[in-house]
Amino acid sequence: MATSSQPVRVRFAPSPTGHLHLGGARTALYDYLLARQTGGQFILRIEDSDRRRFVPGAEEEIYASLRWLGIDWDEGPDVGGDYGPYRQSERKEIYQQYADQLIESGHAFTCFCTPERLDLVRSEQQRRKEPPHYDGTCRNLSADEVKPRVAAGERHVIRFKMPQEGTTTVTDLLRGEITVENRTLDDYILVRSDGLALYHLAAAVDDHLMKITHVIRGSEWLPSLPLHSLIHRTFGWQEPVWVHLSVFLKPSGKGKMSKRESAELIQDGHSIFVKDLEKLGYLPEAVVNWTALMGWSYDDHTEVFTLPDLVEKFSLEKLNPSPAAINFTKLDHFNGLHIRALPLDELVQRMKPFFIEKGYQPDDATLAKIAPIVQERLQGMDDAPELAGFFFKPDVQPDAAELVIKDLTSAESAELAKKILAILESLPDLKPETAEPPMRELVEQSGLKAGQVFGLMRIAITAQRVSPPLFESMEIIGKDKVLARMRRAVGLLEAM
RNA sequence: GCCCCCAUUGUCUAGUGGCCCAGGACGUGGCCCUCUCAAGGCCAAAACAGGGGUUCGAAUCCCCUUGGGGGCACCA
Repeated sequence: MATSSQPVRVRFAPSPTGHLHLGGARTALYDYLLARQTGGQFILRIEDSDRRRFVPGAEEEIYASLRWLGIDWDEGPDVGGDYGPYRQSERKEIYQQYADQLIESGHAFTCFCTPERLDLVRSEQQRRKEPPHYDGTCRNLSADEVKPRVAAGERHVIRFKMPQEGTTTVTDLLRGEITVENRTLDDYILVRSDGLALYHLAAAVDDHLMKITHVIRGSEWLPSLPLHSLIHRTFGWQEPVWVHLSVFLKPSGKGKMSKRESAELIQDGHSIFVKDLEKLGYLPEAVVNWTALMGWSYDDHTEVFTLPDLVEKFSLEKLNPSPAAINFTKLDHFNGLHIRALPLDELVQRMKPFFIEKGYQPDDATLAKIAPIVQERLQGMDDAPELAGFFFKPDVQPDAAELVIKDLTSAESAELAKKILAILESLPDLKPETAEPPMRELVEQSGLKAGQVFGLMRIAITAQRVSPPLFESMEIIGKDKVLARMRRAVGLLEAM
């Protein structure tokens, strides 16, 4: 594994403009895995050079989402590091210095064109069905022309002087060599009129200064890769290894996730935002396992991985460049798998907030008894209150009609309930091994089916059609409450 | 419109010229187990986008077509 044997320095560079989504989470995960695997460093860099798009709290939410997934970083705005500052808004002077250097070497130029004029140029080009691009008005202004205008405070930007002939070939680890005609490239703006560098320059400078060895990012950056590569080359810097990950498509496989579809997903109990996933009942272990496998595989049959497994087994070579449709059904499957793999005491602690959220007051002792009988029945942690909330209710309110058992009249059901009650009353305790044999005997004698007898008990005792196993549940609830609930059922049936 | 990327069952994928009349997983259908629901076990249906090459031989290499995706901002 040539690409992962040397310690890497990788960075995840989100802009604080919104929630961390699944695509970002996967990129961060791969960064983290590679850093941990090679004994390198994972750097978090906040790309907030556009102040207008800044969303208060977004940065903190990104931290929280990453930590929830189990991803930590070695350098970043919050933890510091030797290559800071780690927020681009705090690095303005650094970028300016490199921009000046490009101007001096003739690889960039000062441009005084107004946005209004450029809009006009662009729409004119589009009308002629030409690709929109800068028309080169300021490209060859001499230093003598530029200096006085800048000194006079005229608004200007700095543009990269793109070669107008020849081709540029860049290597992406997953796709090999990518060659583009330079004439299809533009004189991109490097520094805005407010003096702040745009992403293209800022990222290149930061990646160089921070000694980034591998740039792992979404494939939406592929079209600007030649520019980024050219910036590195122009400065004479060694390029990082470029790795452009496939994009995530919406579940139908048709197009990227839109805002409207994200809202619909939430209705369905799904979300592409990491911050929503915990409340929706997902385990971070499941989310990590699932996202790791979207665009990466280990072999032809292994697919259950913990984070440490992934640190050991991840490899860039097994990355898949084709777009992947998000499949939440598979996330549900992984969630069930990881819930079942949880140690019981861990399951207890993770279930607790979900009961509290629904207004229950769960105690650890009861939770510990419930854990083993609900574990294999949970698809999401949020299913716990619905399945096992009755354990924390002082009383339950079964619907009388529900107590009437299939193929029996209400009178016959009442009769059966009385027999059940009598047997339960006669028992010394309600351990499954104590209670189940006499109830099975009752089934035999009555000529009814086990489902009929146990079904009546289930409704009477839990007020649910679906519950954890009956006898285990009865023992946890306790004999007094069980008897009280059976008596009430008898009363309800007799009153019908 | 222009540029770039991608292309194996509904979905995620294995597959780097013969081991493939294509393997695993989710989902779907059926059966078994069963006090409900799950979990578990077994079985089944389901794919190499199309067309040209190259080769003794192609899912694998090349070309074209088609389809899908991304990008064309003083956003990242």
